[in-house]
Amino acid sequence: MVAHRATGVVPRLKSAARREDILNHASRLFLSYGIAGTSTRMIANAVGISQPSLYAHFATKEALTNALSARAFASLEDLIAKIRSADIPAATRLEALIRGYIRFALDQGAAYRIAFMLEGPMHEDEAFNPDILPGMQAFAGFRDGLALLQQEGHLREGSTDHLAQSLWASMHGLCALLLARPDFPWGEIEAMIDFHVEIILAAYQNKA
Amino acid sequence: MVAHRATGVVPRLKSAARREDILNHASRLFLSYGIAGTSTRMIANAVGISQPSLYAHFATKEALTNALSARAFASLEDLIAKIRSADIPAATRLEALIRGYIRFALDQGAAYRIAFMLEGPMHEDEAFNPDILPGMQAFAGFRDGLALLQQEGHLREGSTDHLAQSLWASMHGLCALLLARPDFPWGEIEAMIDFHVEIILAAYQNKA
DNA sequence: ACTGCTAACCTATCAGTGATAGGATGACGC
DNA sequence: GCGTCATCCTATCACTGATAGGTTAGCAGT
Repeated sequence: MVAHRATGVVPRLKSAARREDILNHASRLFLSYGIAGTSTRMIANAVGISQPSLYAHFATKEALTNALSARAFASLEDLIAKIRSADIPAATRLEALIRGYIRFALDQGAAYRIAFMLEGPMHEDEAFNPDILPGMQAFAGFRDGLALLQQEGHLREGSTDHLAQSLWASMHGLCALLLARPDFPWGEIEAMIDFHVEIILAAYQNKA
Repeated sequence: MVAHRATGVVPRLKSAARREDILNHASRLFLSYGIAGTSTRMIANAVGISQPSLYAHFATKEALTNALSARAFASLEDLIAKIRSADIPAATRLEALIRGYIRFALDQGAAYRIAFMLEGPMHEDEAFNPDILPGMQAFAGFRDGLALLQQEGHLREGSTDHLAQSLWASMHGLCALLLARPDFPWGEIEAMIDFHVEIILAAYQNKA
């Protein structure tokens, strides 16, 4: 591999721009080869810088993956906020939230894996990991959206926290399986998604 | 590290026994340090053999993890079969299946991760991966159990395949999140599990 | 226009990883 | 006793993530 820098082909960039550059290339590579299957050298080559230069922007490879997931979850948070404030009947807002979440997870597969499907800490008494904060903020937005729906009578009664966690789990289960086992004989995937959405809609929506 | 073999501390074993030995140690290490955090040298040291000797039993590290998951899923299949043929009222058999599955997943965390939470193939058109066969057999047993319940009128109507996949997803979602994010503020986990089980029971059980 | 300073970037190298090549050794059948 | 073969070893490979330390581009102050 030629040293691009020496030829001046890849210009020096301000730190922030280079960081975005790295994230964009890493995201694309992760999607193609998986996270474990993408080495820091592959990323650096794609960007056109040396492998150690990555470490000026990210302390570890894990920090890079976390940054990617943070970026994705910021957009999930946006999505949820947008649906919450969208001009759609309250009665169909729950379905919009569910379908939006699933679509997001499947579209942002690589980032979604990072945030929710990687090996986490091994012991639950471990110190809280601040890297999952973006995901938690998105969850908080989701929870608040549910709380409002509950007030309006479009969500079944009960602990909002429990409802949010349970509904999140139901949505996540489908996304996680589809992402982790694309080779499973799912049949028609869109039909499968519709079926699942209908069932959990009926389970969590208020039968009004 | 001393070469145990030279001192005769670790006796030679028949291939099958050694293989089980390796699986047992690997399972314990995976549980403590995660899969990526457990090197083949750590496993070999724990067993008391050299690292290359592992490759007499497993072609790759992935083959070892697959064997572990196969072993775990054989026991899940047993569990499901046992619940199906158990002397419990048909009306509560669905709940037994659900609770059995969740308990299994959380107990066999390491193996469960391997089978359902690792990075799978990157493109869904990829060749079918035979290593997930054990999981699929367990799923088939689960599906057949549901079919019977459906005949007996204890499961809601609809495509049994869709129902099985959807219910599996709902259960998996909870297990996957609990395993992947033990540092999330779940609150009282047992209460959370009970809540989720009640909701999905209501969603999939026939309201008879 | 020169000079320093600093951020951006490099080469060289590290220990550790999964995996392979090829040789030593112990047990068992004849 | 002797061959044979499974079991197990040492030595080594290419590659990984990460670090140390030097080089260079470009901008600020005089």
